[in-house]
Amino acid sequence: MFLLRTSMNLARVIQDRFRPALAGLVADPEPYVAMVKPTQDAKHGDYQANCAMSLSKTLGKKPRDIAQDIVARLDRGDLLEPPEIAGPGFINLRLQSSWLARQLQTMAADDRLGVAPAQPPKTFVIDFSSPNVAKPMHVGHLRSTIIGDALARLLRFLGHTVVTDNHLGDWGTQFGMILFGYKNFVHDNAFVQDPVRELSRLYVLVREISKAAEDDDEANDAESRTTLTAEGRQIAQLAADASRKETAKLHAADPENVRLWQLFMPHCMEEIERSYRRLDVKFDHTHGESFYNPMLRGVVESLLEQKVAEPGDDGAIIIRFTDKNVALVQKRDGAFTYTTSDLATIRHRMDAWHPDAILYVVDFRQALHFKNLFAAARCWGFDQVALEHISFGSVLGKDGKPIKTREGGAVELGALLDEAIERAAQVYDANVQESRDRGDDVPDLSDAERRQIHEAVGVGAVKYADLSQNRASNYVFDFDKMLAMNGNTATYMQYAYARNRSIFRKGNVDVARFRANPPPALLDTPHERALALQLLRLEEALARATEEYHPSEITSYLWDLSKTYSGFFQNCPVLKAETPALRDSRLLLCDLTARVIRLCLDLLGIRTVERM
RNA sequence: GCCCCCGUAGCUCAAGUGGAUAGAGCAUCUGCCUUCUAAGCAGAGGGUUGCAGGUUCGAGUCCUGCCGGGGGUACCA
Repeated sequence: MFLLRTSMNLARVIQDRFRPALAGLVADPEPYVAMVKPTQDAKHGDYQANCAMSLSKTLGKKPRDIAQDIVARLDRGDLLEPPEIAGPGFINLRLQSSWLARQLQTMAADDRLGVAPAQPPKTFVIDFSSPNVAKPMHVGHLRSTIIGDALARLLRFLGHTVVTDNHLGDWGTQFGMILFGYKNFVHDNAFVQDPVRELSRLYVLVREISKAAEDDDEANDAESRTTLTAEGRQIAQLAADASRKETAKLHAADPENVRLWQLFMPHCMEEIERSYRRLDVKFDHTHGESFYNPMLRGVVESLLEQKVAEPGDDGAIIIRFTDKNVALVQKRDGAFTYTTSDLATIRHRMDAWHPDAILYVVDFRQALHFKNLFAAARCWGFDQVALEHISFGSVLGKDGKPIKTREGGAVELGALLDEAIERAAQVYDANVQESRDRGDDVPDLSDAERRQIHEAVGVGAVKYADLSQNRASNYVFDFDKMLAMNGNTATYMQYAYARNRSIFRKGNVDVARFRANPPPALLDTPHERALALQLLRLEEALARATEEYHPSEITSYLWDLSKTYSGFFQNCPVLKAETPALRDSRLLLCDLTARVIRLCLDLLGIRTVERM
């Protein structure tokens, strides 16, 4: 039998009831249907419809009368209690508890927890992480990696086809700097010992020198211009020129530079893969800039042919958006730029995967680049695909400035994760001791299990702290805060999950029964009803997270859920419930809560543990 | 100079397409462990949403100007 899965997006279910009611009043009901939304305050009910006030002007009637009219036309069915009209014309809605109870059973029996697959499914390419291979990954790559991975998991769960593609910086100017540095300043021993660290040192060395020339050029006042001696400026200029030359030679397939590139790459990749393993991040494809190199000449020719690009000053080739807004696609020395390579990437992705959308999870500072890139791509003929810059703010230190080590360098990702896990271990072990002293029933765990908890908690804390932030704003990286372990943190969720699982262990209850053949849910207390409602809002929350690609919608849903669950946990004894039916109902609520927490954390790329 | 983003409680952040008394956590204060893990729960105080106008039944949200912070602005990516 073919069963059409009914949506458990509660807002949408209620909106579907309002649509016919509103259709009798206005030509286009959609904007007004959309005004049905969750209440901010539970005393106003579960949902509210705010359309009556807006309709007042167009219909020339008093809002409260319109509200009255809408309610009269509304087919409540077995879904809603009789609505109340309040204030200027709010329609307050309350779902029938019996309806919630039935939905809960359906949800429990579904391995997707009632979340309907997207219709129609789309194909997304997600471009995230994109480290420069020349140096160890650092804190700057964290947000892109974490946010991109979470979005990939979310979209995939919703039934979309997702292609993750790591656009490695393995071919640009920074590689020219390394080549120049390696050829002139490499410490052979250091390179043998730890190739990536040595390459990183060389990169930083050359960049610092070259940047000095640039900075000095841009300095306006005589005072800062004198920071470099004439000789110093000359050296800086030479280094910058030499690096550019090495880049151009690499691009022109110079045998020696290609050989060095092939020598460096495996080491770099291994280093990067290590970070991804620790973060539980995987990519379907890793097509770095080098992959696109052979295509770049053709891209520029095509751009010229189609009059997207034009010759600029000094033999460069440019795309002109406005008088002052110009992007370079080929430099005067013949080297191509990231705009060229990004355009080649778009063409390749369109050919290979035919996506409906390409998402770029990249730092907000590249907003102008992407605006230009997308405009150029549309002009070049790719006007059917949705190109979106999923931008995010900087990671700041506690002082509010971009995060740095004490020495002023970038914080390396590996060291950062080490510290997170070590701090997590300290906090966890201390708390276990405290609980023991207090007489709590804390499980005895093996060292291996404790190690797993430390990792789950430490890495989870880093990820959750990042994802729970609105991605658009900068965020302050603070170990103490993310590992404080109360409030809206990964640990709170992981702990809520573990405590929940311990109920089933303690009662020797097999969860399978609550999934294969769920018992009826009894929602007579406010705590039980509130928990049921919150559980059923899962699909709505995931939909919201998808709309604007905001993983923080998932964390704020989780936070609401776990607070509601805490209220329930505090007030509703489960194993010692008054009747077997009530015990079953509460076990059902517990199991569903655990499954939802686990699913949501999984969509965020955060592990759960069964005991902690 | 021009363009973009951001200013919300002492601190870090929420607030759905404009909705009801702007919410959380931390910190401060008051209660709660002979009942399923107190990394918890219940409660209190704390706000001219940077400033000044405007739009309307209603503005943290939209518009204008100003102040403050950040970023970008053709040969880095």
